[in-house]
Amino acid sequence: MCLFSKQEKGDDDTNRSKKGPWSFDEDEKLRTYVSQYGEGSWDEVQKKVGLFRCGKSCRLRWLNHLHPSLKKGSITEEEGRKIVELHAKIESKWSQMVKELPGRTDNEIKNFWNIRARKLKKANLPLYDQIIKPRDLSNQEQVDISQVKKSDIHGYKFEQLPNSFNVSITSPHVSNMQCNNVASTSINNNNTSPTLTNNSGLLESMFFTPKILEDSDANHMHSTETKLVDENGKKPISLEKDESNHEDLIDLMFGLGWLDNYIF
DNA sequence: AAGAGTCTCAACCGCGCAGCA
DNA sequence: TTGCTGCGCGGTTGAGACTCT
Repeated sequence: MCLFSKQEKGDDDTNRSKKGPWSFDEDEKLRTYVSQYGEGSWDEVQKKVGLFRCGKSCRLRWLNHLHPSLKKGSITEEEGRKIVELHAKIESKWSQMVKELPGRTDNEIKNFWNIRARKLKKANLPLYDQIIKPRDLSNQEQVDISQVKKSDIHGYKFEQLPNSFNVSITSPHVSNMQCNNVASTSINNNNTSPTLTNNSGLLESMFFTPKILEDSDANHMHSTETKLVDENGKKPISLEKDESNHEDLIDLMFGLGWLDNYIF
């Protein structure tokens, strides 16, 4: 156990198993132990190299921080995707997930998932989002919606297009993803042919599921505010449109070729 | 500028299992 | 069979960093 033993209780700190953050010297002692005696027998560390940490703590420190095969840096997009897939299959079997994610620890995976789950819960979003991968928008300077074939839009009916329809994707910060630019688009239908323009931008990939978080007052221009959030729930993707189903937006974007695919 | 609130992640805790005497 | 020890797993905590107001 990692608790102070009864006979140690009341002794000065040097006789106890220390707790809290590890110092550089402690890390060095643990490295020395492993290089000389190998991994395992963690309770021997205190005797062999004079490191006043319990065996459990030593094992954890070695496996989670000092092991040479560990990857540095935060979870990548690909790894995040893998974790979501694995969680959908095996739930919180972190140690099994480690086998699929070499260089990552169960603790890292668990933290990633817990943070993600908390954000999604806060945003009232499902744990297993659609993963939507937009295409490179950089070459699409302007699109006239009226020129888009109806059949391309997967059931979207043009006559349902709201009078005012704005989509703005602002600073879609998604950690560990290559979002080099900001994609910003707007769709307007001011009793003329609806046009769609987008600023130059490249949004490589992102996770989001549209979710209506708040309905504004019905008298307030009959509008419903729908907030989209990135996978981290950090940067909202704002959407203001009439009360038509938000899924229309996804259909529309898909039909316009902005989205490559949906992955479930 | 500063205090409050939120987020992140390293570390801890309790439990269960396997091996052994 | 029982008790002990070492180890591994998954859940939780809390200090420090960061962001917001």
